[in-house]
Amino acid sequence: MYTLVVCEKPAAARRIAQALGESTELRHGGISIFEVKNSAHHYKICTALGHLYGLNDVTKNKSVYPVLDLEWAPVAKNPQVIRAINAISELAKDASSFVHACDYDQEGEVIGHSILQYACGDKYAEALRAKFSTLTDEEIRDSFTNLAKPNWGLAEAGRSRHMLDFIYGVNLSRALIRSFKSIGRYRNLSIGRVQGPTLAFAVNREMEIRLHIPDPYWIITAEFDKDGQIFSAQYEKPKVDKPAEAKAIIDACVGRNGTVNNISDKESMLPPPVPFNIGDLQREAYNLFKLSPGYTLAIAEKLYLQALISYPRTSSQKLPSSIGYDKIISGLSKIGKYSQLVSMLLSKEKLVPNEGRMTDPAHPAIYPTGVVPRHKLSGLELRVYDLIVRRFLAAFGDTAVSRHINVTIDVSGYIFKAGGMTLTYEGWMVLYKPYVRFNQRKLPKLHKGDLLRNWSIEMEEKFTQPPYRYNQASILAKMEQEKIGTKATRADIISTLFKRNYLAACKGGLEVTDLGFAVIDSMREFAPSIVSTNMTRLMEEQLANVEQGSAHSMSVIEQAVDRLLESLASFIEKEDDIGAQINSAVSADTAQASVLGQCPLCKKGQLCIVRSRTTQKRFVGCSNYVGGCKATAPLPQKGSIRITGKACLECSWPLIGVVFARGTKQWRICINTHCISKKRDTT
DNA sequence: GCAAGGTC
Repeated sequence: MYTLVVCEKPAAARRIAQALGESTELRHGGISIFEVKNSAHHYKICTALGHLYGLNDVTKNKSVYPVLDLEWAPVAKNPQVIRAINAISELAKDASSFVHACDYDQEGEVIGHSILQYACGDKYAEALRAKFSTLTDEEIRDSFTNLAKPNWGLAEAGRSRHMLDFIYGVNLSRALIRSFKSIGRYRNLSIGRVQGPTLAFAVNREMEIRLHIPDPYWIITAEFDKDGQIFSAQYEKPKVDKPAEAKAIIDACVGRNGTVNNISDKESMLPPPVPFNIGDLQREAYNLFKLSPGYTLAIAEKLYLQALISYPRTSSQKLPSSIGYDKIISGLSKIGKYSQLVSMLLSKEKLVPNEGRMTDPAHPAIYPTGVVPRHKLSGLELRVYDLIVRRFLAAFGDTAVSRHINVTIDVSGYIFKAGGMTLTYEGWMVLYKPYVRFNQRKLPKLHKGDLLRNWSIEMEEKFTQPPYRYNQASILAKMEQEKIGTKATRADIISTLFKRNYLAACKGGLEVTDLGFAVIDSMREFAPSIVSTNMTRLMEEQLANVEQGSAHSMSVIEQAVDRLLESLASFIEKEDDIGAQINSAVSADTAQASVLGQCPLCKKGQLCIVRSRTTQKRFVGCSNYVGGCKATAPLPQKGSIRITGKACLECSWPLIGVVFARGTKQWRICINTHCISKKRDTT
């Protein structure tokens, strides 16, 4: 007889097995399990792959609406999941006791609960709970000597979360799709508790940008000469509202020398960066390499599967010493380009990382394992790996020191300011070198009372700028800040919004399409809670009550259903209008997305990407076709076409970009088959 | 065909 231990993922099962004693890995029904057998205990340790069970629509009929009858069922489309469930069911038959050892958070509680209830046969009540906050030997052993009762409230809260998200998300998505269908068209549309507010953030920003009225202001810059060194200073008021005021200052100062009035000279400490959690890594990779958060996660996962880095889907910014700094660092020293950096670290007396505040129930921050890559990493993999290694090393570096000098200069009673910023001690920056952003600004040596020759003084008209567009990194940061979505799903949600064509990439970040606006508009009118973060707040509050036992899951869900049905009733009433509105938005978007540029033949129409009705193939045609223009051009049928907005230098027909796979290079071609550039290629 | 949440 043995104790069956249920874990959330293979990596955790392995760690737990190692912590509990000498373990052997066995194959059972096509999946790996671990056995630990000694005089005190006999454990069989099995693992899930995240959720093995999820919610299903009982009717399984996608045209039923609204759908309110849900059931928990195996995640059937994944054959690995089915194998895992079968193996666990087998092992449960001969088990004398059960330990729930999934991550100690809400989703982990649900994962273990479903397995114990559905795969093991109602064993949740009798199972004991291992509670650990990181997968270190010590914590795992501790949690097994102090096993707790299962937390029904937490499991119930988690299960309710699944229900609420499904009921709201699926029904409102079906409502959108139906309204579009009601005017005879089809398109995949969706909305949900996280998609809604995320899209709304972008819509609000877009509105701020469009409604921004630029206000003029003037800046006054003077240049001073100190022993042949010229430096610039700004008038103390950074924005002067009136041109007359600026003019008066210039008139009073022009040709007048300045006197150094005041000097402050301060040192400031720049602590090392904290180690990466997934959000920090995604942001940094976007800012440095312009990688989308989803792509960065995919690369990190690949590196993790090659054992080069630790588990990437973590929110922790901490590096406990139990990960074994020495082993990692000596491993990295075997990789040529890091050996010198590592020896710098090893000369330190003690290795102590700078850590951030955020923690994670199951994992430390992302760190390199020190394993030397066996295969050559691809370009982007190498960049992300290098970033993670250097960030890890930098976290152990010394605090850097910078020196800030601020001077004020008096010119006939008007005050100008100049600042210098230099690095006096590089510290950790050496370790993080290509990725450090520190702009030095030097001033000549100045003393109080120094007389400075006024070299020039100018005023320049500027305009207040609209707020920045969100980009993929900053909208992810906004989601983190507003606490919607999770570390594992935020990147997915953003890419869903792109896939639905609600968001589009544009210069300077991302923009909301007409379709995105139409969806938010109709939701704001009929189901405002789905596009506001209040829904998450209310849900969290109610689920906390469920967890503590002061509210029933059933009544929370019933209330939500009532609110939903109220929204849907008015939605259905206006179905045709909403459909028409979405339709016009979709047409506007596609029309815009397919224009390549002015037609070089008739010079009246626009060359557009169109699809042949008969062959369904895409090609380029002139919008002035009806007016008699016969300009056409073939297009490659595979790959995605990018509009460059540029014209061929040889023939002035539009240039297009073709991308065959994500992350591959864009192939730039002139669409004109008779272009001279092609003739040259063949001769 | 729809959500959000795990993980590979």
